[in-house]
Amino acid sequence: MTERDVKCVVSCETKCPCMEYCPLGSALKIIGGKWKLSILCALHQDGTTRYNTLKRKIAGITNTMLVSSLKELEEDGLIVRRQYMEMPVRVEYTLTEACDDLMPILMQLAQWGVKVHTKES
Amino acid sequence: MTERDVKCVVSCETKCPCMEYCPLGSALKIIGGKWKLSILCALHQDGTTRYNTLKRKIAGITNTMLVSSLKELEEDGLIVRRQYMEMPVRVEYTLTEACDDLMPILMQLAQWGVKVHTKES
DNA sequence: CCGTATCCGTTGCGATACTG
DNA sequence: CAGTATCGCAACGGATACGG
Repeated sequence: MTERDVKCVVSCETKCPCMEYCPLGSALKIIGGKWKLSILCALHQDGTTRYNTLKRKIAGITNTMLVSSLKELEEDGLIVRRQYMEMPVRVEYTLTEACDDLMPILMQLAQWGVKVHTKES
Repeated sequence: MTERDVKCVVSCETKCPCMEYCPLGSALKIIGGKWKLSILCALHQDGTTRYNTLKRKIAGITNTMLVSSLKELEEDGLIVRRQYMEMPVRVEYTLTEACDDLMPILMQLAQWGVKVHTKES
């Protein structure tokens, strides 16, 4: 058995996710980074939200980071961007269905986080 | 309502996790980083494992990263380190009970990762 | 066998200023 | 209003060599 034949019970049935394509790893990358959770969180709470509203709500975020995070989330299919041709321009962001499945999992993970946190302290 | 009064339905009921202590965020930090999943994955598959075995199994990892990752995982209560005073020294690592709760959640997340990945391509 | 120590490149993120 | 552009730093991770 070579190193690449390692099986991983966590996320794959055939190969270790850590060595080839890993759905778990890529899932974590998608929601990783400093601001992704904050954005998903805000959109999940308020529903469709405008750019500037989002920016005011997420304390401390810069334009650079907000834009790049939104862009990545859109590319990964977690949010949709809708632009209305008004004057001035209005842009709104909304969670997609992919997030309907994601949120319950994140809640479980959050509960696990609480549990681990209280045990170690 | 100030920025800090934001409520987050994802992980807290009182305050937004992204602005104060966030169990979800810290959970992601614990399993984040380049090698954490690989280590958890290997230990979950094989059970108690020695340092060098782990190193051979996780292709590409350096001593520096393996040691620091193991140390962090131990500090966070996800693994235990046991050292046997033999000659030469034997050190073994094992998952803790905290991982029993974590693994099923990671599997769900992995399945979500598969779903998202297939949809966007 | 099981790590440390040191150095160094890359990436992530922040700050600030500016634009269609 | 909703972004871009540019610069700079600090953290993360890799490479190599050495130590108990």
